[in-house]
Amino acid sequence: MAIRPTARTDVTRSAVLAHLGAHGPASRADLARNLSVSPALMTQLTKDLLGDGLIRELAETRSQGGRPARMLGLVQSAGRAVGVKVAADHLALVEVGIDGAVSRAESVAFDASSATMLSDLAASIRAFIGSRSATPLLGIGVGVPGDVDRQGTGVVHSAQLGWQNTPLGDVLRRELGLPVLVENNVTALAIAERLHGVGRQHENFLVVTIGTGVGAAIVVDGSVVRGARGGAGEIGHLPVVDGGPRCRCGNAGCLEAMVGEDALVARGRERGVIGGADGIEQLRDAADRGDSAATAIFGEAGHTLGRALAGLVHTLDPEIVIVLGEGTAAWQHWSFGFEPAFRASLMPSRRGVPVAVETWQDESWAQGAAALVISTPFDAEGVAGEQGTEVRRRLVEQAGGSDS
Amino acid sequence: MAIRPTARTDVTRSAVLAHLGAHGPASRADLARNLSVSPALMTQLTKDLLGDGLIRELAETRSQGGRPARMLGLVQSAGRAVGVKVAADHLALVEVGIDGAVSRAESVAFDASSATMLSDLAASIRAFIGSRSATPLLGIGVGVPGDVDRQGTGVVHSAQLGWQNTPLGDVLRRELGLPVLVENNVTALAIAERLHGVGRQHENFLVVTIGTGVGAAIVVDGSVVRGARGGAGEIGHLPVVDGGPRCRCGNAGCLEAMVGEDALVARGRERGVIGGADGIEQLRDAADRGDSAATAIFGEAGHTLGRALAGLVHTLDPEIVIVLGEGTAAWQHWSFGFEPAFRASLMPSRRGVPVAVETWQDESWAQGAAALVISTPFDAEGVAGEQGTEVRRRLVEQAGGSDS
DNA sequence: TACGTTTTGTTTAGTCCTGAACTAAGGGGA
DNA sequence: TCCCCTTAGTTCAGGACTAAACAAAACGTA
Repeated sequence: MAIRPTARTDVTRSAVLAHLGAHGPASRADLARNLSVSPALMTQLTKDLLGDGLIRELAETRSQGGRPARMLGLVQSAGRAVGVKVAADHLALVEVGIDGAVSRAESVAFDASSATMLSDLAASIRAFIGSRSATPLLGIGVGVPGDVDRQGTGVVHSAQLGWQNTPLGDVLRRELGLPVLVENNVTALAIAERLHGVGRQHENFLVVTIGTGVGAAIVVDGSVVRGARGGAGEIGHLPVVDGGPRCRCGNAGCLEAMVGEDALVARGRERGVIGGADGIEQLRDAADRGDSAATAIFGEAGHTLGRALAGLVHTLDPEIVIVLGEGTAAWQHWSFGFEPAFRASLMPSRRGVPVAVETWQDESWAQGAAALVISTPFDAEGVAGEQGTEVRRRLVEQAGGSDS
Repeated sequence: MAIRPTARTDVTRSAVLAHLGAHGPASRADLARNLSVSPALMTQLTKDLLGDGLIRELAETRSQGGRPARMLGLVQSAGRAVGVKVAADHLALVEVGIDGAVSRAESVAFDASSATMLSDLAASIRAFIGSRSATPLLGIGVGVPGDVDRQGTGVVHSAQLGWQNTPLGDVLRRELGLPVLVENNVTALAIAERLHGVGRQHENFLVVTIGTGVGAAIVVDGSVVRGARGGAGEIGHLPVVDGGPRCRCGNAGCLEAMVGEDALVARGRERGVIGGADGIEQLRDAADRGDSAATAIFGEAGHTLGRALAGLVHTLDPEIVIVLGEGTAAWQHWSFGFEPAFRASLMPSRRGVPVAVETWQDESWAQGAAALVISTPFDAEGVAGEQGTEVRRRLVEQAGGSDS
């Protein structure tokens, strides 16, 4: 019988799983080095995990001058997670494997302002989960635009959804009977980047999203900054133009009011580039066709964003800035204004900071939310709290059952 | 004989000392709770520390319904530290006790651009240290305006001092034969605030300094954010006015170029408020007398600063903002413009963020630098690295010697 | 083919720390 | 007064983890 895992070992065991999930197969020696643990302990842990059927031995690698390493890999059927992106008018749902790869995706209508929205949401998730599969469902990650007090309890404040003090986490947990982790959507993306993306190679970076709103997540020393009340990264409301246009937050000249999708569309209509019924797609098409008024609108937005991000780079000194979001579809036009403004606004010693713009799919948001679940082992009893422990328990228990 | 401390226990023991130094006397139970350690371990640790003569038992407190607590306090003669503020034209030096209280202070001339500046600096520090006292000197903390790669090695880049890749830490260490911790001056202040000031009650806060330059330090989850290359908090070069006045960093419209001391003085001269030979004191005097042109200059600066800090609050969601620095002498005039701009630029949910403006003395900078030494036990083998271990070793060894 | 080198993985003795049970020392209510 | 309750502090068995020595399995060289 496997050793009864306590809270501490459980975390370390999960770290092994997370590492294998995030970085692919690795040898015991590699794992020990990367997780800053002694080889001796790794022998112990992997013995347990092999016994529990959570990992398996793969082929040996060719020797690099010494004994060849026996690689270890995740047993893919060990677990899966569901990620949900909540928007004002729809939900995006994905199911991911333990390695973060999407196995199923769906988009359904949703009315965030409905009186029954909480039960609607639960029903949509329940429908998506469907019948029990052989692979156990570890939990549900939910990404929302707004502040979340703590991942565990999941109380949400969101101007965009019109939610105040909504106990999203508790309700879903009760309705679904599964661990539920709620987080700000950009923060979730940052966790996903840290786990599966560019962020793997960096301890300090910024994730910036452009689209309807503008958001950021800050990663310092490998973990995401949440702030006092989970509200860090709200760069959409940075004041950038004194006396500028009014923002939906009530203030004037916010970054979002300058470079958000609505602002660009409004400017496009104002200047006659697109018609009154057209949206951001038409504006982008116009720019793609080479319409100079359209490219100017994106260029101006790039300029404003560039100056604002330069400020963030000064404030936080990141290794890299990652730009994501729906707005990146038109990045070629943004960059025209962004690059010169961004570089010129930086102190000479920071001009070299790379900006990575990643391709974007609609389900990326939901994939980020799913990463909340997959990543819980990382934060040792940290933000995810009780729900994180529960996710770990589910992962370990399903295996333990097949073994006793 | 006391148990031979290994690297791990040493850190925990030091954490006890640091807590007692920072928060005053406490019971074993309190210490265990605050340091997230079991009562059992605390019994063990305090036994050692009592044996080493580093702490002592104080009076009992009155019972709060149960057994009364035996309070423990630091033995004040256990150690002292020296803090140095390096400015372009002078040095400020202080000696502090293990509780952070200043016991001696001095200010000496210094030329940061001199060819012999490193040996001058070492000589000034050596003179200040003076003859050996009964209380062992744990180390030297040095605060500089600029980026510091790591506290331990102490390589400095500072535009203000005209230093590039200056190996300050290594040189001083060799010359003085003492542990030397070098850090950005605002970061050092933040550490001091966290240890002795308002920051004791907060895990997430901002420290902002106004004076010749404008700087900030960011505290997240109790520790100071340094960024990828130790350059976090450089808010002096936030771009705030597109196409604004040129800044000494080479860019245009930086915050520092708008609200730094030089900018205010220049504006005062421009508008005829003060004469060509007058400085910031005369401008402040004029404002104190009620000169409306002078108060307007400070008010405008307050307005600009308020908007910029609102942006920081959005980005980082701190519990409180602490304003420090020479510039606070005229805060009553700043606040006139600051308060409305700051509050109005915040999202409604953040309007309540308190701003604490603290009284300022010239030696505060140096006191902050000294806190680097006193605080080393806090960062478990973290930023201070080898030098931190050395400080701990000195603290423990002097006591161990009186015991064997 | 024998032998040192290098890297992987395991075993063993021992340290750090915790949880749980316990003692110590007070307060307050019947 | 006696008994229970609460809080402080200690003791002790046991688990997590490490360092160090060791075994295993390749490669390179003569």
